[in-house]
Amino acid sequence: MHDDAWSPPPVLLTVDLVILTLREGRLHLLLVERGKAPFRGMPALPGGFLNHDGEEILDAAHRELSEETALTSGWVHLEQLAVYGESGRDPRGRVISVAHLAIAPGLPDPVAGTDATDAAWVPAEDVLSGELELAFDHHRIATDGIERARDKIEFSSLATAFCGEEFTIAELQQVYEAVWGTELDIRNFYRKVQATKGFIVPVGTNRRTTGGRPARLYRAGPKTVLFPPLIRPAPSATQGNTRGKEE
Amino acid sequence: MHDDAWSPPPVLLTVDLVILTLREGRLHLLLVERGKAPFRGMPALPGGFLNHDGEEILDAAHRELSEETALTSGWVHLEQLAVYGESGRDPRGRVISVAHLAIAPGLPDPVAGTDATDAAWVPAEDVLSGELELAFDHHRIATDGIERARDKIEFSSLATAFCGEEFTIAELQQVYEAVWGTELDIRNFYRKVQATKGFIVPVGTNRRTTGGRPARLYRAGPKTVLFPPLIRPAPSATQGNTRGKEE
DNA sequence: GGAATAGTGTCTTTAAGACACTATCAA
DNA sequence: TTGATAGTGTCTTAAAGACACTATTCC
Repeated sequence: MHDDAWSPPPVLLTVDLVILTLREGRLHLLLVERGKAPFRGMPALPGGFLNHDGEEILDAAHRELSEETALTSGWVHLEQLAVYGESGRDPRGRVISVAHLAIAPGLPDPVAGTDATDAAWVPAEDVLSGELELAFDHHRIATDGIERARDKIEFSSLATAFCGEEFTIAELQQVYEAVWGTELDIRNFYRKVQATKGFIVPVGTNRRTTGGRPARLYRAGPKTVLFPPLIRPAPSATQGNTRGKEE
Repeated sequence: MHDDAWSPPPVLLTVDLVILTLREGRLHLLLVERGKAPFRGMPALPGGFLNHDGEEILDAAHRELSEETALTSGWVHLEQLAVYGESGRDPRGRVISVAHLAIAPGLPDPVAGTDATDAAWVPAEDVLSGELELAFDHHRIATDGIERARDKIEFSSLATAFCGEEFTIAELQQVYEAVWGTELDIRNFYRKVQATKGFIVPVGTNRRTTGGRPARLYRAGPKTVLFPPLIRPAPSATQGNTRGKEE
């Protein structure tokens, strides 16, 4: 099929990050302003090339994450999202991006990183709506990352990654509401999360009193797969049972 | 951070395929015997390097798929699975594999492809059990692919990809039973798939009579997301509610 | 006592799980 | 009529959805 002189074409690998957090009860996404060509001056996902030939992809993702957020990686969830490798996606040549999804509790304001002249938290809605144009195919990547988070908190304990080490049930509910963009019934939510043994465990103490009854504190329990799941409500705009996309 | 002379380290990209099908009511996986070093003579997933610099990753996956299965790609489901890029995974250097999951209806016996001296359908169980040793990190990739299929047929109409264009409900049930490795109650299964409007649609005609009552034929409907989902039964070996992995 | 926030209880409805019989065809 | 396969109906149980009140704290 190939003659003997054939050798596989080399490509360049980047790691890009969809970093999600909650700020003021809304889902936010970390974007940087690109400091170099291509797309100089345009908002983009944090990320960059592998540092050296032996660097592991996941290590590179952690490195980029701490460069942008000055975050001790301890409390951050980080997982691979997907690969984006269309040949036209980067004008510098064949650049393959391994996108990652990171989820962290409310974070300090970001610090400018290596390739970024500026970094900022942006409401996810601004990206989803297309209002904010992103460099490369980062709009698509960000959308996929948010969608992954929306799906995953249904069946896993991932939502707790948006909270600090200790949190109240009301805070956890806010996570679901912000990520899904829906409102949930408080009473049903309490019933659900408490019925799922091992999802959250009470810590014993109560939260600082902000004027009302103090809230019980919980932390993430050992269970990472939720069964039965917390089902995401169908978007209420349309009628009846709207689950089930058409092809 | 880097001096001006720094440039990103190039890597090589391969595409590997977890190709699943049903044969004699059991889940099978296509493996090739490696014809070259490294791991010469050892079973491996079908796959190979990008052909040329401009080749799209998904196109490369389709190309490898048809090289190994002589399959018109029309009736095959093909999706990206994950990236495997640990620095030690390939002795030839830094080789990143973009793994794909392919699902196809009962296929003709495979033809030997470019890099393969031999290709064969192997029961998935032989791979999962670790009985069969695979080249590179292909055991891990195959396991992840099978797990993806097991998860995905719960919430999507993916199971129909294992069937031909027209199939009976009993055949669809066999898909679920083979992929999950469980038995399902016929009556509840009929109720579920028929209650989920748009999952399967009757074709009108009946299947060739093999001696009993002819079965109604169906084809895949327009709905790709199943709600409510077909829940995978908990493995019966252990007690009670065994859903929910511990960390 | 009033304002503020936390936490719960019940009824209805939907769907899962368990279980056994009837229907249609060919020989 | 028998053998073979296809197809269904009912009761019980689990969990989702809707809905409004009680509890604890601070002032």
